[in-house]
Formats: sequence, structure tokens, C-alpha cells
Amino acid sequence: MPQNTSQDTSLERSYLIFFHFLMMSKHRVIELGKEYDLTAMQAMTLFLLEEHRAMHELKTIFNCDASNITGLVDGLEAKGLATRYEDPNDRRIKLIRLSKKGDKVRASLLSRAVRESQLLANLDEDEQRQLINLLAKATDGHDKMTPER
Amino acid sequence: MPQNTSQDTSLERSYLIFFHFLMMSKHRVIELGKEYDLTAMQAMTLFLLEEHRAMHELKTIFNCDASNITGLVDGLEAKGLATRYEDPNDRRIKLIRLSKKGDKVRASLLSRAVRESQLLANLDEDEQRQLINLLAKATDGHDKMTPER
DNA sequence: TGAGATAATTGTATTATTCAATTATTGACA
DNA sequence: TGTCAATAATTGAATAATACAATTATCTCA
Repeated sequence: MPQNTSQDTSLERSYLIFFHFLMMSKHRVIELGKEYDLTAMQAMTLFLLEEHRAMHELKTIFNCDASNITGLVDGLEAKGLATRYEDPNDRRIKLIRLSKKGDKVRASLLSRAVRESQLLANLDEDEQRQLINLLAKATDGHDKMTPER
Repeated sequence: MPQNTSQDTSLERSYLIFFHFLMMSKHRVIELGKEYDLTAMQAMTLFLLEEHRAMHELKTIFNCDASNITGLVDGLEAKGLATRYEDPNDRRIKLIRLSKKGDKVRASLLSRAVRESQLLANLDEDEQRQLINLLAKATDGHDKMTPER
């Protein structure tokens, strides 16, 4: 068995713990998405489409090439989950919104993600609330994804 | 601007906040890794290799096919950052450990990740500690990555 | 008006990930 | 002891994800 002989500082150790958490979460979303015949990006995009969003917003959030978003939205449209439409204020921009079917799939996916992810299962209700509040505060202002606005 | 007309429950909203946080973190690691000419997986693997680890452990943590780990470790060896060696107790198993150079790169990467990530910049010291403690508790027992053991 | 920036798309190239088959080793147990 | 199922790692081929380059349309603003 490995012995801990590390020189990492406490903050660095914290970072590693956080990173661990991050990777596990990703796995859970991917596995859940598969059940709905969605790629990881498609599943995550449903999460993001509580409201309509411009394609370039998705590009920023996913930190990827714009062409990937074209393909991503093509896929969602092909499945009848979302539709594109022009931004009336700027005809360069296309906005995406979920269809009725997309809304349903999103609701089901999100509900199951929350119930089954077990990510917070080790925490009592109060701790869960604390954690989420801290994450929300930490996240605030970092990019345009903030679902509160 | 999108108006919030959501039906999401508070727990679901929390999940989305968490997810937001998760994606941003991933981007930061990827960008940092690039500066060191490392792929995302290579950078994350350095994080994991505080101690030696068996290849199949990495497979579990990354939730990927075993063949990816072969390629991953090939890459790290080619760069002189890590070495394979046989587990003396089970000759099927290969253990990976960082070289001296690998240790140095890991330390630099981790230190910069912590200092520059700005992930926790919105929180004061006390809140940071709280957050990390909650994440550690939430994470505990979820798989074999826990760096404390 | 017109130069420069942004948004989206297409086709292509590159990279990442999975799949199937193979070899070696281990552990269980009849 | 010998056999069989399970595990670990590897290889090569197939598939999927992501990035790059070039193009069109639109917007901003000096």
C-alpha cells in the first residue's frame, strides 16, 4: 500500500480533493446521459438550456471550437429536443431553446441526476445547503453560465 | 435577456451551480496543462501520482478503457516524467511512479493550479476551508482516489 | 461608408476514446 | 495438482470527439 510521504501543502491537498470530486461528477453525468441516448455534451447542454441561450454562449461555457456547437445543436434538433431561431436584435446570433420534448427530457435527466448521483449522500441536509451556497459564491461572476440571472 | 421562468427545484438548481463550477475547473486544468505541453489526462495523472499507483487504478479513476492508460503512461514515460515497474506481489500489475523530473513538474503544476486557478477567489480563508472540508466529506469512500489514504 | 470584429457554418484534419482480440498471471476449488 | 474463470495490460483497428481553416453574413463604430 502506498504510504503518504507527500510534501503537498494543505491548500494543494484541498485542490486535489476538489479535483477528485470533479472527475467523479463527470462520470455520473456521462453514465446517466447514455441511458437517454445522449452524449456527455448533449446531456450537459440540456442542463444549460433552462432558458434559451445563444450558440456562442455554449461555446464559451464548453470552452470549445464554434463548429462543435453547430454539431451539438444539430444533434439536439435531430432528436427533436431543441430548436434554433434567429436573435431578432442581432441576426448573426442564433438562439437555442428546448422543445416541449426537450423540456421533459431535461426535467427527467436533472431529477435523476440529483436523486441518483449520490454526490452529496455523505452530507446531511444542512451541510448540503452550506456546500451549495459556498459553490455558488465561489462560482459567481466567473462566466456567463450562472443560471440565476 | 433570458428571464427565469424555471420549474427547477432548489436541489436541482444547486446541482446546476455545482455543475457550472465543475466545468470551469476542468477548463482551467486544461489550459494550465497546455503550458507544460501536457494533455488534460496527463496533467490530471500527475496530480494523482503523489504516490505510486497501479495502472488499473487510473483506469477506475478516469472511468475509461484500459488501453487509454497504456497510451497515457507511454506518453509520460516518453517525456521522462514517470516510469512503470512490476508489482512484486502480483506480476499482472504494473505500478507507475513519477521520476524526479515528474515530481518537479507535478509540484510546479499543482502550485500554479492552486495559486492561479482563482476558483476559490470569491471566498475568504474560512469559507475556503469550509468548502474543502465539505467536499472531502462528500467525496469520502466514493472510489479509490482519496489522496489521504 | 468601409475596416475590423463577431457569429455561425462547412469540410477536413487531428486527437481522444472505445472495441475486439491476445498474452500473462492470479485465485478459487474440485 | 490441474483446470477454469477473472483480472491486468497491451496491440491494432474502428469510432467519436475536438480543433483548424476558410467562408458568409452581420454588426459596430470611427
